[in-house]
Amino acid sequence: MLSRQKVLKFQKAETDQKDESELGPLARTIGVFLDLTEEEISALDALNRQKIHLAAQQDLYLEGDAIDRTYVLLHGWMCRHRTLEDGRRQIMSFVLPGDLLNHFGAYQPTTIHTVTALTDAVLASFSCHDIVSLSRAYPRLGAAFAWLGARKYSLLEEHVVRIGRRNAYERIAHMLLELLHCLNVVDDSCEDGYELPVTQEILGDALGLSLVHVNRTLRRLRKEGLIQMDSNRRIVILDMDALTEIAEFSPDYLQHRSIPILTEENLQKVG
Amino acid sequence: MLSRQKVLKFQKAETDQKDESELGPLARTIGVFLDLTEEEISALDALNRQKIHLAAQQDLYLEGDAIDRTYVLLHGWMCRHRTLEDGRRQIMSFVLPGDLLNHFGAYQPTTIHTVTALTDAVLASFSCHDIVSLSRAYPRLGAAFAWLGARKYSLLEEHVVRIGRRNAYERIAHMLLELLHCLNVVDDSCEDGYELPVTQEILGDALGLSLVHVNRTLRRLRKEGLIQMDSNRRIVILDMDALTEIAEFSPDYLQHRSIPILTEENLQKVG
DNA sequence: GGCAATGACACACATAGGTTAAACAACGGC
DNA sequence: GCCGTTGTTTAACCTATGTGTGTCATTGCC
Repeated sequence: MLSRQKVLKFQKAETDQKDESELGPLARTIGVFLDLTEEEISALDALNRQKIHLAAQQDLYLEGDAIDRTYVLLHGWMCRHRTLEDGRRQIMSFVLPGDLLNHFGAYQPTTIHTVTALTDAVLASFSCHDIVSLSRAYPRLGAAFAWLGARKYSLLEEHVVRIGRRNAYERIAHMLLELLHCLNVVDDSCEDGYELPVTQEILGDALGLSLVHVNRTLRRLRKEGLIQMDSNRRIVILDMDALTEIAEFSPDYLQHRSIPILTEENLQKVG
Repeated sequence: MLSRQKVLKFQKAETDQKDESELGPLARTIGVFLDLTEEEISALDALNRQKIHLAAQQDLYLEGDAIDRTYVLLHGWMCRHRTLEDGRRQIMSFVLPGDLLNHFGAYQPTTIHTVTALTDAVLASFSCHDIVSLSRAYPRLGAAFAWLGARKYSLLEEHVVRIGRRNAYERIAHMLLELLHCLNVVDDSCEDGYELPVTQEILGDALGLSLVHVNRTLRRLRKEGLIQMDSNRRIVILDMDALTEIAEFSPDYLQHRSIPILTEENLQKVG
């Protein structure tokens, strides 16, 4: 994982309970993987003017909405999901601070999923086309946006493997580890534990399992001394190695390293 | 679906058993959704020089390979997949003619899945960075590449819902319909049936099912008069409406319409 | 022609995970 | 303090799907 110090620094700037550090959230997230210039940072921060506050359970947009806005989650947790006619629901992904929503909005006339706040949430909102014009004006930012998209794609592919070919026990272990690794990038407070602000039903909807079976399986993980669940929905990983082994978790797909295209030689190639 | 005539025209150019029409495959695929200029077409065709021929079962690249090439499938079927240590395999997606492989390669140091030919296959290969430089030189092509990426993302999300929340019966129905709709874009010979060059085991690996259960479920679909399976692995949809209802299939996510960003007003906005 | 390999198909049986229901704890409103 | 609401936990039962095994048809090889 890249530049731990940098994350730490950003965190410190935030500890006084303000949602926004001096850096905007996008600049912060991208900044973990790429050293931004002053100019690039202020270009990103310009996206950060219009704020949205949502209460837990509220929807940001619905499946089928025609929207031309892209969002960055600043604070809280959300999820993207689709529901079948009979009520079966599938969560595509959890949305953590720093993540983009409707990233590809400029190319999609309507959304194909719903986005809902799991906790109280704060977002910044800007036009879909801002990403396109910003990318044109600042090629390195364009690469960063493309990289964010590629990373999301990898996450989704891993989700397919998780749901398609892992059993409940492995699925939950894998999901808990993925969330830990992702949170570690933006939030330094979780060395081996974190608050999972999610009911067991929601976890089931993400993993293609029923509430009851999630409960059964969490119980098993606890009984075997692999995890611990405090009150306040705090998850603590007690035996990281064993859990990683069970889940066959390898963090490569998270791409927590510097953005490849921005090495010296590639910048030359691209001109 | 857009410009049926255009697809027909391209098909005619191909019927003499040549893999390449006058238009390169990328220009052809993109051309279905966007009228390309002569200049754009020849820029795309420049990507089309280096050909690769693979026999069925051969791998194009393996999980973990560090490659800096992007590919277009010209002819045949392939699949992208990952295998767990104990042999359980999950296919992320089938790859049809016109699809890109390692689309985001410029942003990913190593691949996270394996790509294998299901039939004999022909591909064109070019540098990952060509997409970036081409996008910079031709903004409309940049939009087209981004649109292709967004579309792939939608397909993968639908795959998550399919595997996570549909049962075997619905899963297979849904997959068969998706393939029909996708093939219809590039190949006009399949009005309501197509050759599915795939064993039942492979279908199971795509849908998170066992071979035996795929077999059972196909039998049921046949017995109920919904589909027909000729020899030569040809699938015929006998009752499209019923199947669409069962699968709760709505083709919006396939985005078989013109590329949104390229409307007059958006082009102005983007400059 | 025989033989090995592959894939479709079928059956019996085992089990992971779904369903239903109910008790219980935590919390906020009043 | 009581009460409704929400989420967790557990138990009992059921079913969709996996596993193991075997047959049969087709194909290609020698």
